Amino acid sequence: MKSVQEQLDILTSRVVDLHSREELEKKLTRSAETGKPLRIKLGADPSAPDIHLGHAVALKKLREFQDCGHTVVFIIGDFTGMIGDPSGKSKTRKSLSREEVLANAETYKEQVFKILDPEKTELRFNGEWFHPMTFEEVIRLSAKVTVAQMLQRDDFSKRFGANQPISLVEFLYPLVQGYDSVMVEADVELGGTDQLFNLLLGRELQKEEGQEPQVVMTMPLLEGLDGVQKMSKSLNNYVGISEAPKEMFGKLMSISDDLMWRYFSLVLGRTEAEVNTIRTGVESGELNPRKVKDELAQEIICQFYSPEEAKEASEEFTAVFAKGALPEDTPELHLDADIALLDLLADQNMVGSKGEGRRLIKQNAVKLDDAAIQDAQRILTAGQTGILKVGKRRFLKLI
RNA sequence: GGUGGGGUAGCGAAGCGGUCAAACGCAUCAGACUGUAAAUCUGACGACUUCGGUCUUCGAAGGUUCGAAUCCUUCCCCCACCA
Repeated sequence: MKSVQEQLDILTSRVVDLHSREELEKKLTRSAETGKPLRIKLGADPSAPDIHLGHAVALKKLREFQDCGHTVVFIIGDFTGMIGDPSGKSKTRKSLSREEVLANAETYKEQVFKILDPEKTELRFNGEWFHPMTFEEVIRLSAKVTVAQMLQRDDFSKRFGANQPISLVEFLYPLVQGYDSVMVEADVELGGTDQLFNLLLGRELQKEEGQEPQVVMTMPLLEGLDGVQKMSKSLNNYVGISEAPKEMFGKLMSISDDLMWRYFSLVLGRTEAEVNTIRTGVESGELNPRKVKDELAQEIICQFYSPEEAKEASEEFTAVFAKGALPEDTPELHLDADIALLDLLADQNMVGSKGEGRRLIKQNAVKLDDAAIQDAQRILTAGQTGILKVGKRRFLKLI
């Protein structure tokens, strides 16, 4: 068992907001005295079952809590997920059926327990307390917050100021989330920095209910592969934690050199000093940035897979992209009859349309055995063998 | 209920009778280059095509016109403001 001081040091590293250190210390001290673990809450929206490295930042922190002996309460927002998106504009947040929510919850578990310790995790669905709720209770809950309070939230006030729509349901979401904290009697709640307002509202509601307010901690938001916007599924700039090692490796290699440092710090939990050492090495030319990024990618993969698999991913990447070898899982096909190249490409989904195929041929992107094909009308004869390549990443082996 | 502003390709956003398959930005894809699926530069980016074109798109349906994303009518949807 770690001392309270040790716990504090570990648990507060990398956090952005902490409300408050004193309260956390008090809770940790009491927990140490009574032997009763703290309850650390994290909520998840069940509409996006792909957990990615951005989520992993907070999950890692939760794991640290578990390693200090505390209990994680992982809440799946099945209730909110079934209501769906407030504005109705976003297709990514359509309302989900009971079955979909349950299926997503399953995939959540699978992924989350790559990081969390299942023994120390309590999994809850918020439908448990929201489904039986009456409208009267909803109104009572809403009565606890004013519009002015809601408008304190940064994105609300910005949108309001810019005459942008804000749905009433959006106002309800923070309440829903805060009420979760009441129901599970959370001691600490974790979230991204964008969650600060919602987390703080949980404190208010707990106080109203006579509970000791939760400690609020926010973690930095990880930038996605584009290096600008936060990692999210809807922006398609994410690395999912259940993606194949090869995929992960490729995606991680595509981050910019500048972004690399963020990943060292947030995903691997490296200290600032450690990151600076590597960074200085690269800047002075002592370390090869490609190599450093390769190691970063491998190490991240190791968090979810074995070191051997990580190494394999790295080797294949080098082979395919640096030396032009074939990936291991290249699809194979035997031509039984003559076929127009364009038809083949379209049939095999190597191009989105024949028009695209024509364009790619024009751009010298289609190669048979490394020789660019110039003729868009090219007919491949039955039994033709060789490696058909479209761009750098699409392969077909003709056998 | 009233007033005003909108609905355009994956997204954002121009266009407001012909030269519009529709500017521009982002995203995406390709080529060159390289240290990589970084960066940079170049190009492409509705579908089909015998590369001459053909066809389907600008919320929906009708209409005016030689010609409509652009004008008219009706309808559907969204937003802000004032009540």
